[in-house]
Amino acid sequence: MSSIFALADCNNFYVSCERVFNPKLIGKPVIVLSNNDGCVVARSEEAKSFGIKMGVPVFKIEDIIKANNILVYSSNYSLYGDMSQRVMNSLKEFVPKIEIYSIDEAFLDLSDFGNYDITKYCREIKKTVEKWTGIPISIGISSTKTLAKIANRIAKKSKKAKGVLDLTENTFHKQALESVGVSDVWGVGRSYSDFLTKSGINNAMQLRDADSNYIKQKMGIEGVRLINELKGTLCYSLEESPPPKKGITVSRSFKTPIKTIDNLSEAIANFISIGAGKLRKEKASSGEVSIFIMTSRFNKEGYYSKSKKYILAVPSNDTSELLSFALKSLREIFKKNCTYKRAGIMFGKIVSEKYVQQDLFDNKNRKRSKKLMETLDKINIKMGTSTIKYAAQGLSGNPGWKPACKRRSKRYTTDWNSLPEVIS
DNA sequence: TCTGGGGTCCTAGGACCC
DNA sequence: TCTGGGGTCCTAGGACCC
Repeated sequence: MSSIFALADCNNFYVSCERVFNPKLIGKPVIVLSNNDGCVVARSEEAKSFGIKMGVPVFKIEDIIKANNILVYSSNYSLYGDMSQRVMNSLKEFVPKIEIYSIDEAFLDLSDFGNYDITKYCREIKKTVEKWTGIPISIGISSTKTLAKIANRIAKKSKKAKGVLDLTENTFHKQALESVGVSDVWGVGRSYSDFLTKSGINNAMQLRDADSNYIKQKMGIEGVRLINELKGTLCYSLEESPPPKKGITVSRSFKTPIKTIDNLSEAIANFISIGAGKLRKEKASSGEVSIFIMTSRFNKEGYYSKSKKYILAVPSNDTSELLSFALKSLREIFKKNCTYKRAGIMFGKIVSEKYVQQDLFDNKNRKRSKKLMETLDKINIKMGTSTIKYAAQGLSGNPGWKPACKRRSKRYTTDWNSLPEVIS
């Protein structure tokens, strides 16, 4: 039996989320910015029509924003995360085998639905998700994930497809693949796109028919898989349960650069606290704590970037313990007279809490530590983040390391104080 | 003035072993 | 003068994704 994959993808997801709670935004040009209000990460169709590109720094398009009354929002990840869950839960009502691929995309395994009218069924899914969540989606269908991505792309753009396109039949492949530029193929980024174009390979069809030995030299095994997937040969199967995380990173750019070790320590302490909380949520411990600090990479003279890794004798998820290693590392790599623009922490060597190897000379009271962390997490979940925190995280109400998000919408779905008001 | 953040996989090359 | 070869493990860096 041949496989059938669908890719369900939310249209302009972050903008669509904002619109659900603020219908006045419908029909208007809207953009959503990255953390720190740095780059554009989502655009409504109206905003796209003004030539605003994905990922462009906002300061470069201030003129376009003003001239066209484009509405600008800081990103509101708790809202988007919650809306994402609603979309995914709705999809699960229709298809049992689903892989949540990103915050706004899911692969659906429709192989068992071969007897259905797939297009009709997907239209039904689309309609229902939109009704239940308010988020518009597009669905592309084909025999491999890579082809389903392409089908989805065309489904979004083509007026005729109206958001759903079934590209399972080979007869339509030539026309479809020729219409997709090689840089828009899943797995082809800037660098490979340059290489392919220089080799005369400009669209997905030409890539499909390219010599795979030649492609392998430059793009490695992934390039060969790509060609096979375009031909309809399965290389990537559905992954229903995500593999456990291999690393956890928490990092931020600073709106106001940091000069002192005290302020940097405060930032690092907060990153450790966030990261350790993520570890405990995964019921995992880390055996390797790294920290890194850097000045701006756009400041050519005097660019300083350094990291330091600390290997733990016994993996841990205890905030205070991880914190002490991180702050020790910071004292070792901190250099005076630098203006730091960005810093972060990484937890590596992640293992399940259950399998933590005991160290014979370990003199820490692990049971007590576990209890303390459980209590801390409980209180912070109930009362709000950072109700209880370590002194090293800083007591000032408005720390300089916090990212600027001046244009954030309310946390409509995850904060009692932000429930939408009904005005009669 | 102002350029996100969190991930994954693959490969090449060095260290080390016998 | 002449300095093996094959295997494994680890790491850094590059490429990609959203």
